[in-house]
Amino acid sequence: MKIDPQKPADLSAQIAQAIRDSIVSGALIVDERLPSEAELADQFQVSRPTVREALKRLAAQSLIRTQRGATGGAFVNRLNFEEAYSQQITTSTLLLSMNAVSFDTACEARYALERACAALSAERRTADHLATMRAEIFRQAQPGLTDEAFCASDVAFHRALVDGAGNPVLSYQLAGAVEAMQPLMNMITFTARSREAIIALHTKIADALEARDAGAVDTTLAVLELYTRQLAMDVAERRRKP
Amino acid sequence: MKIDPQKPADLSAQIAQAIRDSIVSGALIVDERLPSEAELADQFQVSRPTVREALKRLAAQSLIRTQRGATGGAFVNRLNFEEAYSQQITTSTLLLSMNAVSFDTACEARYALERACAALSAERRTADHLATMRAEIFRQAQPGLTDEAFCASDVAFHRALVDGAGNPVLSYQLAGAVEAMQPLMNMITFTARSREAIIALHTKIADALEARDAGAVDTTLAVLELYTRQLAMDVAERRRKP
DNA sequence: AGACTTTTAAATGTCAGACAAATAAATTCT
DNA sequence: AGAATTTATTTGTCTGACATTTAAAAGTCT
Repeated sequence: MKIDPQKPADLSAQIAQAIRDSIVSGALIVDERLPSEAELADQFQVSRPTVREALKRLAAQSLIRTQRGATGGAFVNRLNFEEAYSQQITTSTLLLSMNAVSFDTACEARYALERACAALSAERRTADHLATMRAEIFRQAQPGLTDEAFCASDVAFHRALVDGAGNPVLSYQLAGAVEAMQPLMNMITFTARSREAIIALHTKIADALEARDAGAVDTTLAVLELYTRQLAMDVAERRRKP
Repeated sequence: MKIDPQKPADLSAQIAQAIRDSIVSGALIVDERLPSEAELADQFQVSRPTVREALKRLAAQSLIRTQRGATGGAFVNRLNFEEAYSQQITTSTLLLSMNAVSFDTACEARYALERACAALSAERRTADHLATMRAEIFRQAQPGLTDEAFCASDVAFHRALVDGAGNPVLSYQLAGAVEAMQPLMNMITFTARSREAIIALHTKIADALEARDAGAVDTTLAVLELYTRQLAMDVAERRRKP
């Protein structure tokens, strides 16, 4: 692990990259303890604050964790799905909001990905997944539910569908896509009639999953996608000429 | 923006979270300049090194960028797809390697997601995408290609397929899934015969895309998935009892 | 001897102050 | 007016110090 003090990049960034490379390449393994900050400072020929800035960069990516005390130090962190989820959601959310991705584009992506799970979910969903979906449908039917709460329940419903596929990698990849959509979804105002239509489609999806009818799930998801995009278009239309 | 010095968490982590929240909530907008490090230190009642550690955490997530000089400082960064790609790939790669996700699970997820793009890609792929795919197929047929290079070309081929869908959100979400698979794929040794079979399937996919035949693309991807998983299973088998 | 308490050492967390380097604006000189 | 110089601001880095946490070692009492 070497750094070049002449490079334009910050020393702390270079050090972070060097350590990151060691982790990704496997030279540093999970739960292995890094040298102490003082030792790292010696190795890289920089001061301790510079080393610390580098370590904080890695900590921000959940690549390391630190412990204080006698046997403390920085340890290579076993990245778990939970941490990866939340990071991906933050990134995806900002990516969508900052780049002004159209609702239509995001919606298309989301349903394309979700339909990818349909067949697997129809095959493998457990009673638990079904129960969660029914519960969310029930919640969505409650009168007086805010649009935000309705959207949140919508996300939970679709999350259960995805989890039903029983593939953690799929769940991980889709968590970002589905949850990052929520802020965009929240811009839609759901009338009583549109909620009714969505709930009906959700019910149809749950029924199809219960019957393990992959084709019906896919078809209904397609209808739901079309309906959602139409809804968003109407809202946009109404906003343009009120 | 407030922090609680009594909390168990590091001050720099709290400060980073406070600023992160401001960015995600929209209180700080893109390209807006944050107060100088000295001002932030004053505001949060901490020292400058502590503020700097917080800023480095945010920089590691590409949420801010810094400039030196008179009009320099930390600015809210417009997260672009490029940066988001590379971060997601790092995270996904580590997630797969550290949690010992089985090749089968990862493979299933990858092809499920890829098939989600098939229909859109058949409809929208440009001549450019097709050209890229043909070029990669040509490369894959070169004799003397290392397994690593073959896999890299495989990734590039599938990347072109995904990009063909013309949906940046889809491309972004799938970049992680596809590229993170590469280290796992590299563990497979491709015989001349298996390469030939894969190339034949790639050609069939390119042909189907050229003919805008979504059904054929989907079917062939399914075959390719099965073949790949079988290949991996054979390798695992051979390794168990050599 | 064994269990409890105290001490110690090592590590991270935080602070203060200083200087270097980069950069744009203000000033000065031609 | 235009070019060169100075100046002020800001981040990047260093030094040295102290606080806090933690586990192990040492000591003490029963």
